[in-house]
Amino acid sequence: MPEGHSVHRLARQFQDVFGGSALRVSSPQGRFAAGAALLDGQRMLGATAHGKQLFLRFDNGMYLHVHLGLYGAWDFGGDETFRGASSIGAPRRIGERESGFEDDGGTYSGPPEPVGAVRVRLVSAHGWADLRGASTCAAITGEEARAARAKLGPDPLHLVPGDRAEFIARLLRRKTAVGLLLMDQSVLAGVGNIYRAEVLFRQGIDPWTPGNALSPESAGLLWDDAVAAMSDGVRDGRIITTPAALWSGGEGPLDGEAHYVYQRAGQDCRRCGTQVALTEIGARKLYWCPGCQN
DNA sequence: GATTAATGCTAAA
DNA sequence: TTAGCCTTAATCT
Repeated sequence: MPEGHSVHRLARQFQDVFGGSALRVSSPQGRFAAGAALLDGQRMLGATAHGKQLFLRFDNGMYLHVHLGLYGAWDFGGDETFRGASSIGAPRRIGERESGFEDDGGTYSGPPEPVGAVRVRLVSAHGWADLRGASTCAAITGEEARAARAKLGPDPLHLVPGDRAEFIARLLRRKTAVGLLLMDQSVLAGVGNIYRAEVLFRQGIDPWTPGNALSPESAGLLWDDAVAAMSDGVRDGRIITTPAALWSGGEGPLDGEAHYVYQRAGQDCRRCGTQVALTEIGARKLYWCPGCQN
């Protein structure tokens, strides 16, 4: 599942392959037929991510608003201008899928027959993108897009002056556990279950600490580390929070080496040897090291 | 072939 | 706080 870094990569990719192009918009699965009709034939002018939400802006002022949710994914294919466009989203993949670009030997002749439940298909003269499994997929107005973004907190992947202070303020005025607050998209947009666990570990913060018990300094460092970790994620196309010194692979971490605590319940903490703990809060699994985080 | 879990969120209870 | 949504890959029988 995509956390914010994946959606930012998607926005960049949409800009690269479709920016300025007129698109045929359809819904092979049928569930988005009415919305597709509102966008069909328009040029896609811009692609923006805010947290986990993706906004594609079209010529007529409408936006395609997509939230991948827990299982959504985009697949891309096309001619040489789509080379390097990887599929993004979908759970339990190690990073983004490498086979997204379907090389047909330089004779691209249109998109393939839709496979499975394709909610939206975008097609330009040079390639295509298929969306499936998204929890939100809607054609909305600019006003609605602004309203959707207004509900979100600051995004660590937007370098906006004041966002750091805004995050600190939003964190410190709540007595909810910081482990829950980091998943609250109105507090911090784009962090999901992996970054939640990993950034709290790296900062040595107990997930059960109430937001209003944190110091402004540690809240600021939490923001800074989210910026660092998620920027790495945008660069790598996968979430790696451990340093190279801990990897046995030459170019990157092997499976199971990319995280400090996420999905490592019962294993020894890489730093102090304490068994990594696991519980559920808010119907999501929370991993942490009771030795390092207190 | 059936079951389960998954980087998420909403709305109802 | 729980049920529901939505899809796929991995893990079972």
